[in-house]
Amino acid sequence: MPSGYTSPPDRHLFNAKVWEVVQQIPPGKVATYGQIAAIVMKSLGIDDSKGRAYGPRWVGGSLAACPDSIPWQRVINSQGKISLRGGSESNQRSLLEAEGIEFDSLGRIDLEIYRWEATDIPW
DNA sequence: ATTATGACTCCCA
DNA sequence: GTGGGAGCCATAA
Repeated sequence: MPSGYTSPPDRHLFNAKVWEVVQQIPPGKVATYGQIAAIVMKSLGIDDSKGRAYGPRWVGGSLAACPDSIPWQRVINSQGKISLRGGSESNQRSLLEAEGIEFDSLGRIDLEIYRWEATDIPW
């Protein structure tokens, strides 16, 4: 059950694509929900005419149901912050710190330094 | 049937 | 730099 708005045209396919992309993020790097959404939607030919109303939330929904093999912790919001509901129920921050990613005093990751650039991937 | 609730981002004050 | 509102609808209760 997607925690977000609407569902993609093909939820199963969308999930698979999200996980495929997330799996490409190397340790020590992070990507934003919007970034993943843009890649996946473009790849699947989904028109994002409604602005960014859907995509990022769909990604969140996909990550909520992802297998353990997916490094979901490397996906954060556009502010460089972790956006889990409960927050304390997750060890996302610990996982990222274990990869060498540093958080500032406000609990944010510096995207200028750690953002993953998907330039080498032929989507 | 109706209500509450989202793993978000953008834009403007 | 921060903060609030809009966009927008599938599920669960």
